Amino acid sequence: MTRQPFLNFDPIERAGRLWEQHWPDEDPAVYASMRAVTSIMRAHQILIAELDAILRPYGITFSRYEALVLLSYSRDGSLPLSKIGERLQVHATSVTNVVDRLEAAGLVRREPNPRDGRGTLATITDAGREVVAKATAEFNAARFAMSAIGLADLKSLFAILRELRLDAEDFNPDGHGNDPRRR
Amino acid sequence: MTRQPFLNFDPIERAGRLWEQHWPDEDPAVYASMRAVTSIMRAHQILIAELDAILRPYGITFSRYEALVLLSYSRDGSLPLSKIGERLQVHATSVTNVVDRLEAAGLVRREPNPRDGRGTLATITDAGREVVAKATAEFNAARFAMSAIGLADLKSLFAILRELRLDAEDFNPDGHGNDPRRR
DNA sequence: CGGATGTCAGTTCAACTGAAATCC
DNA sequence: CGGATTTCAGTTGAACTGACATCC
Repeated sequence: MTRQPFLNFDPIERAGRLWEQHWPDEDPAVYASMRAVTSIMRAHQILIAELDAILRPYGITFSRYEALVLLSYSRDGSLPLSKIGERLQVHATSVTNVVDRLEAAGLVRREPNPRDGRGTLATITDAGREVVAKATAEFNAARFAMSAIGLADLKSLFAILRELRLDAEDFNPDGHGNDPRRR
Repeated sequence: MTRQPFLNFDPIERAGRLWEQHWPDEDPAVYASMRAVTSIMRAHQILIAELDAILRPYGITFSRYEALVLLSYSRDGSLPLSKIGERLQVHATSVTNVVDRLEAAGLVRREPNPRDGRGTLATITDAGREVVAKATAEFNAARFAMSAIGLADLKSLFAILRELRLDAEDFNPDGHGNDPRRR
């Protein structure tokens, strides 16, 4: 296991300062971007480790949890696989894989889509709903491993990263996002 | 490759509102945490895709680039593998693997550590330094794929995520104390 | 000796590519 | 027909575990 080594300085701040020394005269935004990107990478690593640890007793990963939650929120507890990929922004083959695992665990069921002969619906089972309820209670209690961050900063985080997602064309906010019906 | 579908609403904001409906009466920080965590996950996915695309012509991934940069900054262009793992906060076996790949690409050389018979040094080669210089020039020009975010927000991002890293015991920002920390 | 260092074998998981079958 | 939906086979990469030899 080898307990995580313990640094007495911030490795990202140090890397940022070395960056400024080695590539001087860049726009200050370059150095700030470097620190921000590295921080996001590390934050992702920390969060995945903590969230997956919470989910481990339920036998699912965070990706599978996200899919389960999406289904539990849907009108009939079922969605076409294509819709799942669209909402979670993951590849079609990844959706197939996620649903495979959830189905093997008895948390979802595959059904042919009655409204589209090409399509398949994933439907959440009672066992799936139970896992979502229990895991979500733990996530809420743990504040999604973000308890170190205050409310205002959490909102800032969301707002700032929203710019990044907009820039990457994740979505187009034109019709003020409350209307689900397709474009 | 099936162009990314284009939503006319923000999928994370929608998930946040559904969360509030299905689990009402939680602390507002819970909902803000859920939005923030999901945003970090998505931001990570976007950034990895863009940064790896920049690095692809050089035949390395972002993890390998980080190791190369670390070596290029070190006094003699070489570090013990253990030091690399400590700084980049990655597992020892991951370091072995990263150095394996960099060595196979001729960007790094392995040498026995003259000051520790157990240890191995990774030393960056001239080819490695060249790759770092070229890739870094592109990263700086692209502002690490963060050009959508302004300077003040980049600094906020770093500061806020620093709290998260501190909470996860990544490092102790003050002096030489090795105290066990809160939590 | 105990502990640190690095490697090896093997696993799990996410994400992708290319090809294909099916159906609108 | 072209295009959408899903699956399958296979690859890569990150991260981990457990075991091990070596050396301080």
